[in-house]
Amino acid sequence: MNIGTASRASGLPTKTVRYYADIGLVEPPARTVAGYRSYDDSAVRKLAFVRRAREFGFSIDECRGLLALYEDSNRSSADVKRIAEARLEDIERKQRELQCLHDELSHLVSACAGDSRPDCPIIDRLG
Amino acid sequence: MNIGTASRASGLPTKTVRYYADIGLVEPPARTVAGYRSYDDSAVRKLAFVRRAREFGFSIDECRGLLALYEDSNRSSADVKRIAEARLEDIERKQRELQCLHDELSHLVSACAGDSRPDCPIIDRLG
DNA sequence: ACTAATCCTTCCATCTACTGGAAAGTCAAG
DNA sequence: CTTGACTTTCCAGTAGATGGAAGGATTAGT
Repeated sequence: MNIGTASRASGLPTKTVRYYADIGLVEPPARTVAGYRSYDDSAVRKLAFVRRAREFGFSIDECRGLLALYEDSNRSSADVKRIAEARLEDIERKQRELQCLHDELSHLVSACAGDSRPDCPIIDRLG
Repeated sequence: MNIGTASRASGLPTKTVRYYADIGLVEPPARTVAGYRSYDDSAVRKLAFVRRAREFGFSIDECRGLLALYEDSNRSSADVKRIAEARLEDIERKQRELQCLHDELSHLVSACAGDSRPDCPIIDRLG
């Protein structure tokens, strides 16, 4: 299967599929005589796996680890859980940061008259 | 004042101060004969303003707009409020996304035994 | 006056995770 | 046999810095 077909089957843009091949994340199992990347079902499954992992916000490096575990039938679920927990902590940290930002910024926005006068608590807070 | 002093006074790394000068965000008002960037209090205030705006998550382009308003004593607070409200919507959108991710991922993590066996709902969900 | 330490300069490379585009080769259909 | 869709590689660019090298400037101490 050529890259376009693999792209549609995996839900990733061709550019991204090619990029993943370049960085050695998901390599096509073969090339045609003309040099076309040739994907099989297994490779497409890996691509889709990576797509979903990326949607969960896992980094490319984490995807590499998860993919290795996905491929390893002797994996221990503890290894997977560790990666997911680290990601969950990232998410929670980011959530706390955003909450702080949100609270402070929404406070400023509601305190700002939003009229034609120059007085502005938002600018005051930043300046 | 040299870049190192301006850096300490503004709370930004020298690399970043130089970078902001390069991209024309906050330019030093002068150069010494030796070519050293020379900052004054006003420039330092702008640097610190940008630092705080960046901490709020405003993009460099938004900072450019905010800085122009900061400098403009004839601004209308409505202009500032508009930028801040757009940023607030970004934050809220991001919060919703993160909440979805968090819910699903924490659900998977708690469903994963985390032992030496290969069975793993996290991998199952991605595969 | 000399020297070492610290500061400053520019330029180039690197990071993440792609994305866009150009020039050129390949393949299937009509 | 040509047209159009597909593919290839390579280069450049995105945001927002950050790291480092090579070399000039300045300052403190002797």
